[in-house]
Amino acid sequence: MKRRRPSASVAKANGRSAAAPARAEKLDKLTLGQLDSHLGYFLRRLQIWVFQDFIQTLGTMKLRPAQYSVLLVIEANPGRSQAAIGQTLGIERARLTRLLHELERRKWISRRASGSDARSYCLHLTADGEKALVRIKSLTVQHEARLADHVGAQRHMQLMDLLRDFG
Amino acid sequence: MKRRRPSASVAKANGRSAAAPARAEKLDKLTLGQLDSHLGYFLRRLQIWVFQDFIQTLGTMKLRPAQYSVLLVIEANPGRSQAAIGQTLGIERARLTRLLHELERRKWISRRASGSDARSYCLHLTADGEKALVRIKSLTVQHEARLADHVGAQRHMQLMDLLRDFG
DNA sequence: TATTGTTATACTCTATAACTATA
DNA sequence: TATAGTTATAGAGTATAACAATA
Repeated sequence: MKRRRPSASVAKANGRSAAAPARAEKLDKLTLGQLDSHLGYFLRRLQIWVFQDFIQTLGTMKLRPAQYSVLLVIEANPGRSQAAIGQTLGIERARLTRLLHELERRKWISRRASGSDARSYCLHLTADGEKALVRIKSLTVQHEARLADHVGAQRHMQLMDLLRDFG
Repeated sequence: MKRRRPSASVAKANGRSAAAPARAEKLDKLTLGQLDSHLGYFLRRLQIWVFQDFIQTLGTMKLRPAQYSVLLVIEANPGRSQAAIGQTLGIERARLTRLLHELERRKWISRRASGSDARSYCLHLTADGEKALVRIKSLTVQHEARLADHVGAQRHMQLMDLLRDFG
């Protein structure tokens, strides 16, 4: 595979003084421009940090944030349907099916046929699932502590208060 | 394709009173359990709202949040390299290559060979790109206003103050 | 007709790795 | 050796649509 060069020809104006050393470019902090007027950008930036730390902290359990959220909601609402879980967490049906199959494969949840609606399943944690969740929670506590440390304990509290009221 | 039934057999215990009507299940709000002790979950929830509104608001321009952020950083830092842009926004090299090729295909940016380093390009907005950015910005202003309305003007301001200091 | 869950497809994003051209 | 950019692949997440079984 040949490296593709763009059609542009001029190789002169590079917008940097010839006196500046080349390696300065790497160290320079670029400005964000109008990006710093967007709350969404800052949310996104912190959220990426959170996911990366979560995935790293839960590395030994190989658990993704979405899987964790499903386990917690099943724990808090045993016996509910996939539709109810998905709606609560905003996870789309098709995606939830695959996610639950993975959790079932690992023997952490069970899916029993519902007595009242033959179309749906009742979701429960298994004994294995509850045991795993103990370990998982001890790791997520560490994660949350690192997050509080990252943003500062006070800011962590303020953000919790500000953000808790949305759904 | 046959619908696959799980091996579980018991169809009795569904954890819901037999007296309760079936459609109540859909209307019930499930509890989040310990999920409500995780700042990351609330960040994620609001961030999903932001992305969805952004993509919808920018629908006529077919512009994704990541593409928008790149346009703004190029505008604020004309002539810089892909490496510098990518590092500023935390976008990985390989991903940025494809993203920039798409922006170049739409004639919104130009990639000129650098005079000082033959390996790198200097990124600039084109005249078309600047024109498009005017329209784009008027849409993102609407988006930001909707976001402020969604979370409340005061909370919007507080969140901006709390989150702006991270990178 | 509508809903529950399944399968499939497509696109975005993230994470790697291998590669070229150059420093 | 290291860096800039390209290409490829794989997995996760998101958004659809079509389908079978049931309500």
